[in-house]
Amino acid sequence: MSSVPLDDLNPAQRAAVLAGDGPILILAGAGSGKTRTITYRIAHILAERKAQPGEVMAVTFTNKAAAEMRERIAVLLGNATRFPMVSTFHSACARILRQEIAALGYDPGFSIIDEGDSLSLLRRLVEESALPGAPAVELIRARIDQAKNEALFPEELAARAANQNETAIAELYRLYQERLRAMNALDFGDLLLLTYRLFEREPDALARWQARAAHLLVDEYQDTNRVQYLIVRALSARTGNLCVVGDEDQSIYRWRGADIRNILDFERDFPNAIIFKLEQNYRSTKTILAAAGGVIRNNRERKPKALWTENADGELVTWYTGLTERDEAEYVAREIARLLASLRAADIVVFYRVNAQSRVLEEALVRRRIPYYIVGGVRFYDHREVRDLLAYLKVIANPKDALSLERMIGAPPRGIGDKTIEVMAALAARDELSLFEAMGRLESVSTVALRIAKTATALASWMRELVERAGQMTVRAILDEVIAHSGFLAYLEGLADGTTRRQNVQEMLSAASEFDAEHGTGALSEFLERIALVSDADQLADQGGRVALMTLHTSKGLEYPAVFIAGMEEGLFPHPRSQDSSEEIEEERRLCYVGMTRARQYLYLTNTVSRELYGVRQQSRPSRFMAEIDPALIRRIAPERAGAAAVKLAMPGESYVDYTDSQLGDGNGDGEPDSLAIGARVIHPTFGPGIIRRREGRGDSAKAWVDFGRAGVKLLVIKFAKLRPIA
DNA sequence: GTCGGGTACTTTTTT
DNA sequence: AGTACCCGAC
Repeated sequence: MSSVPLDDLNPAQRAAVLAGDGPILILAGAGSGKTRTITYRIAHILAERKAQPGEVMAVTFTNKAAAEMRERIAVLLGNATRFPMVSTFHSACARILRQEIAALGYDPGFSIIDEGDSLSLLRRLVEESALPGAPAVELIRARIDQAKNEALFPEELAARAANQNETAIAELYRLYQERLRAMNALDFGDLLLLTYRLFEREPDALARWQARAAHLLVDEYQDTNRVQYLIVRALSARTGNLCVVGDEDQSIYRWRGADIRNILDFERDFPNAIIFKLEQNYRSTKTILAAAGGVIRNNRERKPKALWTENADGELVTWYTGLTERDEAEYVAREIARLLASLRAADIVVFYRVNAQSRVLEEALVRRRIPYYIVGGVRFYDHREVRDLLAYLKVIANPKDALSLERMIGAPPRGIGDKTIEVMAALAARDELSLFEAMGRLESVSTVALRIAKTATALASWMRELVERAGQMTVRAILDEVIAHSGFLAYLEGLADGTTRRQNVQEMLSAASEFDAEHGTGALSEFLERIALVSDADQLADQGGRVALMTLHTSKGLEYPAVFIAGMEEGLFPHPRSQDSSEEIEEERRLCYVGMTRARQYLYLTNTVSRELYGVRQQSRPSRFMAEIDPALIRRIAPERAGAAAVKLAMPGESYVDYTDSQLGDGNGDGEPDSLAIGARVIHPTFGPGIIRRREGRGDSAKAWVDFGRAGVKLLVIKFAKLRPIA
């Protein structure tokens, strides 16, 4: 086995790779080669035969990052036959639990339920229990999730409850866990919480996995939460070989339970820890780094550090102010079109704070015929027809999964509705059966119409038989049979957008075939697990030749030659719901820092004077983060005559660059101005027919207020709005 | 009782 | 785009 090429590393990286046993903290600034370091360290440990592949475990933040790391290790090690376990926290826990969960009273075929299922389950429990003082279901779910992230079980939460409200939440948490167990189902939080409980209660199981994690490496350590910390601590307790990598400036998941103190207090938690600092940035220009540094410097909860680069100064950071979000989007699209002369579309990315911002940006890109794709947002596996099919698979993998069973029964509709399911549930409760078993015995209940009971019996026996055969079948074969036997295609015909839905079903069949090629037969649970645990960032498949759009949260770990961050406004970024405490503001600031440091060469920050979000139009001021950037690093572009509103935005030391025709490029403002007088009727590609109510400005910045009736009154820049006059 | 069609609402970020 | 909820048709 060849040794690892250490010449590829700088002195700090090399020291971290070569460091011996014991706890290690690698503080790795943005773009400092953190993944490279962790990968080389793993390869080095294996190449020097300090450990077998089966004794090394690495945890990353996304499946994609895990796959990349595995690939890079494979390259470094050449043709090794065995590789270490590299996966996300959730996948690692799922894997551990598939093997060990019997000790906790679940079956290894457990389902993993998503947030939607979790909410509907809770909704039902709230209804059934009729507890006084129960708050909104979403809040309850959030609190339960929070408890799980903090490694608190229902009893512990109940013990801490200080009022009726909290008592109700703790009680619902207990009922929720009870119901999940009856369904042999785990939610995301359970994957972590139950792994922790397993390690706490089962010394043998813990010892088995400690051996697998004789060398444990954790990436993005700044975003671990309490229960993850406890799992890491338990796993590494035997050997003490724990290497964590992170950057507290990039911690952006506080709201999900991430505890920045895990990284800030590492030295205290692991006393003999050796600390390495990676401070040389290889990614960005000096200008971008300085701009981002100006922002993050304002955080108090951080360790001082000096990130530097040998890269060129590069271009100034562009700050564009649009009149409206549409104007902003037009600018972004126009500028992307310009960049495409020298960059590939895949080199360009647009970030935003909330998913709702994506639509306007998409529309602008479509108008410019710029290929793009959205990372995250609505997931493929969230489409109704896909979820329907998945419900069948989930019942086959885990017949106790009552939620999936109910969904499956109704897709396609077979005459078994809510009332019949209630009867089934009552029968199940009385005779201590699963809902699935009760379905097969409906004919014994006199209140159910015989025709319906027979349908249920037939469905139950078909499914029961499929459950038995599934162990010898590929996922594709199971899906094929489900589709053929259930009348699913006919059902799809009846749904709106039949074509897209059929395509989605087709895509799912392809995904199944692809999976089968790797796994053979009897791997249904694994297939479902993979689907349940795909992250938004994982879907960032190499969509070569397209501009990427995503939230700032999804941007973590990525880098692009050109980065746009849209919506740099107070009231949006920092988000209004994250302004209550300095901790929240600091997290928003870190999010800004993460976004800015994704950029290699070009960084664009944009805001608007007026933005419509969730149906409300509001005046908006630039984000406070803009004022934290040294104005000398900024090239400012603001609208020519946006009136007093834009002038008020001016901050000391800003150099304004006005709109000129050359900067505007060949924006094809069609529509004769005269035909757009007040009172004129127009048609808009998105909003449909409307009437011009008011006009303002001249030339390129001319705007119109257009009343679109039900869609409301929109403020449009005539040059960019595709308004067509109609008679 | 079932089911489809209508409406309103979603939404901060996500494994 | 999905879902919750309401109403009317069968």
